[in-house]
Amino acid sequence: MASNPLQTSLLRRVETTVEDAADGDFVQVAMDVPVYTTFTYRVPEEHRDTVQPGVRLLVPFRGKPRTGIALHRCGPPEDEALLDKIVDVADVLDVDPVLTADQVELIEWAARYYVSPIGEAVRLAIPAGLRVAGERTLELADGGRRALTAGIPLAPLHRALLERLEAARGPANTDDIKAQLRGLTYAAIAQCEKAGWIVSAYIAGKDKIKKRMETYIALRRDPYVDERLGPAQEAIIGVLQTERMGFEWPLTELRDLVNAPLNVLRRLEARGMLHLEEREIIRDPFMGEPPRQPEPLDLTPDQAAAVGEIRARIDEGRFHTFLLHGVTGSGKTEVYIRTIQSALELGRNALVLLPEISLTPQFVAIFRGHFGDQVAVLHSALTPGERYDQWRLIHQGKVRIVIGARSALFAPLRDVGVIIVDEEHDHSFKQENGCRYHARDLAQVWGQRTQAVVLLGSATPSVDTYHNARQQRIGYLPMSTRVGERQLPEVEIVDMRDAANTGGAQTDAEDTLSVPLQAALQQTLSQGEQAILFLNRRGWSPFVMCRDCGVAWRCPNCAVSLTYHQRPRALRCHYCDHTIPMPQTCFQCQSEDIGLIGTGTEKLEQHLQALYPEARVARLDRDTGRRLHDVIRRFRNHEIDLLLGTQMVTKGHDFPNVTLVGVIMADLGLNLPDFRAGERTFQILTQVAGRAGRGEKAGRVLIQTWSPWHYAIEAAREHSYQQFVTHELHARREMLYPPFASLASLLFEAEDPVAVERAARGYAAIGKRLFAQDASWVDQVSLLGPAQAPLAKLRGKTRWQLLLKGRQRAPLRAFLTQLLQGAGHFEPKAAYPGVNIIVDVDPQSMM
DNA sequence: AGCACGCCGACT
DNA sequence: GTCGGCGTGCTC
Repeated sequence: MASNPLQTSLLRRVETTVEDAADGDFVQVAMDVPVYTTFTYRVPEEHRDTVQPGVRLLVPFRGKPRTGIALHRCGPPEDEALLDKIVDVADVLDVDPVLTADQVELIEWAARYYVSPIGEAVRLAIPAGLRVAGERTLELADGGRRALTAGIPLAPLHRALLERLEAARGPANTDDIKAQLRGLTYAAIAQCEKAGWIVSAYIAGKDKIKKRMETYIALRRDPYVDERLGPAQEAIIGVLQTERMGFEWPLTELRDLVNAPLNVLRRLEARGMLHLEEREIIRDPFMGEPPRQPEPLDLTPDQAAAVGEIRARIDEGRFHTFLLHGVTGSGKTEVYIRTIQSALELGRNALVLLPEISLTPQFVAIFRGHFGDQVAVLHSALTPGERYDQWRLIHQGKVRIVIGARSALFAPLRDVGVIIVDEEHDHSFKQENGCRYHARDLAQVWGQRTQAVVLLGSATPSVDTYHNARQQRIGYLPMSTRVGERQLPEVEIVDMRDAANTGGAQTDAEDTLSVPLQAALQQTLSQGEQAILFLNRRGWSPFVMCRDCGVAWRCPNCAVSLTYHQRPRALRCHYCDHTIPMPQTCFQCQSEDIGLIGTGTEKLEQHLQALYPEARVARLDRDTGRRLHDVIRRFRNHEIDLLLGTQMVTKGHDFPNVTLVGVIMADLGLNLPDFRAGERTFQILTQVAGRAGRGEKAGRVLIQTWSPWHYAIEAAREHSYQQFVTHELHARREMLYPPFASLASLLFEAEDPVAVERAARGYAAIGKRLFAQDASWVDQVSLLGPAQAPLAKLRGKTRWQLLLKGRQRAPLRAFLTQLLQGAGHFEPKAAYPGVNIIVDVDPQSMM
């Protein structure tokens, strides 16, 4: 064991002193631990050429070998005590860095801006398969076996490694091999892997991600007439002869037809009859959706103008951001495709970010129709193996277009010439845990660094982005007409306060569907057309109450009421999933009269099916589970007439036969304690309305509401983004909210309510002290709270909140930094042990 | 995050 | 007498 290089290096303390250490003799390393600091190691002479930004390093950390990411070379630290602790980098794990130097900069920027531990930010960019080298196994590949037998000249160290692995006859632990082979480095291992001689796998806890390999078998010659073959050999040759000479059979397919043990195949190969080759196969990440063949089409004048302006900027090859503001159905996707083509023609690559990509495999299919195998995808629905494969395709430069959810921004794509953020207003671009970055905002930081054109597309731009366009900080490209001269659907408001609309009905099942909406549904169905109904509330009833004593069932872990679900029959918390069986009697007064109050999608589904027994009804929400894509596909094929659901039905789908959209309760989002409530409502109403009339026939939209006077609803009726944004910007300016102010939120949570409140008050006190020390803060920053968070309890944890607000971003950030430093936030020892403190810069949700 | 060091209850 | 509970402190 003493010969293990790592063990040796652990013993080797740095003897260099500050005086004779040169700049660059040390390296800052990001470790996967939740601390804000980087760790410094000395770079031994033999690695001076290979330690560069973005390579993985093996370093002694808490007495054990751990992987870290090299950020920057640096000189010796000022602190003598620290210098005493510094040890050598044990080994360099990569020849090609896993992150480009630019990516390292982006990650550091994000960690600093969003006040996140550097390791949290790094982990955004590195797939699980590369993250941990706690244990790594090596195995001889066919290429290596051939290199040995063919007598290819090999470096002695490489030859020794291959021979060791051959002797091992299977996967061998890397550390064991290194202990046996003096002088073997990870760099040498990486070279052998690159040459295809060996394959490696990382074991990170229970996860084990490997390349998927397949052996291909080709017939090189037919057996000679007098050649003797065993029965197994004969059977194999017989099957292989059914295809032309040289056809490469995947072993798994061959084995479907004939028993083909590997040693029999090997013997035939040795006799020159077969050729065996082991190659990697890429796991298919496209959910079985085939590429959609592009149809030639003419651009609308709006599209042509947008494409022209974008192309001019791409030709310049400099950073520039555009807002592509196109109404629903205006053909933004076509503009994206032309934009990407322009970038590719100049030899540059393209990044496409979209929300909830797993819901829209069709979008990817369109891009694959245009760009074929040059497309990679990255999103959360990929299995770790698929993600690993896609990541490597990008890293090796084998694809030129990456389509993905927000995390795809960190894809290792080189020379990005264009970054497209589709549905830029969507809130899923904001990460709500760990490093809380906003992919749309970071896309602009990335575009600046890579000199790319950033294209933000939406029918309902976020108020912040629109404001930037109006201030001419970014370009503005409007597209106000639909393709094919289609009209935007007519939107009607159904005032639910009016008894004529509800038919005077009393029970909530009845007044869920107004008289006008029922008439419209009847008409749509009888004409053989399709309808979408939107109700942003899962389950059967959102509220369960005893009709005798009035007590309501609440979640024991969260400050919310439980929702009754019919399937399975139970009460469930929509925040923590806590579930209890449907009670038979009241837990307080034993009454059996338990009321299910209000309507969710489950109840609406049943109600619709009862009203229209002939219609094929389907529901789309989070409870639809794995059948999701099936439901979408069947609706597209018109095997379903009526689709109802939550947010999911509003997202970017293109269903040409939908002529009616109904919104059941437009008011649901309006009264949330969030200054963006109006913006969200306008966006969601406009988006769902946009699902109507995308085909030949005109569309119609009915919005049921109790607040017909609300500006967000009025503007949605008029299809008037202008009307909405004028009102909204005015209100934001009055109330000093973004885009006229910057925000940062501090959330305190812990099981112990007393400790949480103490922490929140402690941080607030630091803030007040800052105001007292320097009066100039008072004009620049305001501190709201501490107060209980809108969700005062979640998953058993009490939550308190502090909100910082400032007219200008810079002083707000300065104040935030001082506040956090004053509270000892960055210290390794927590000032408020047990209390989790979440910093959210530019929060998108006030909950 | 892990993992070690550190002071107080039920066991051979 | 000890084995072990998880509270807090730190990782170059």
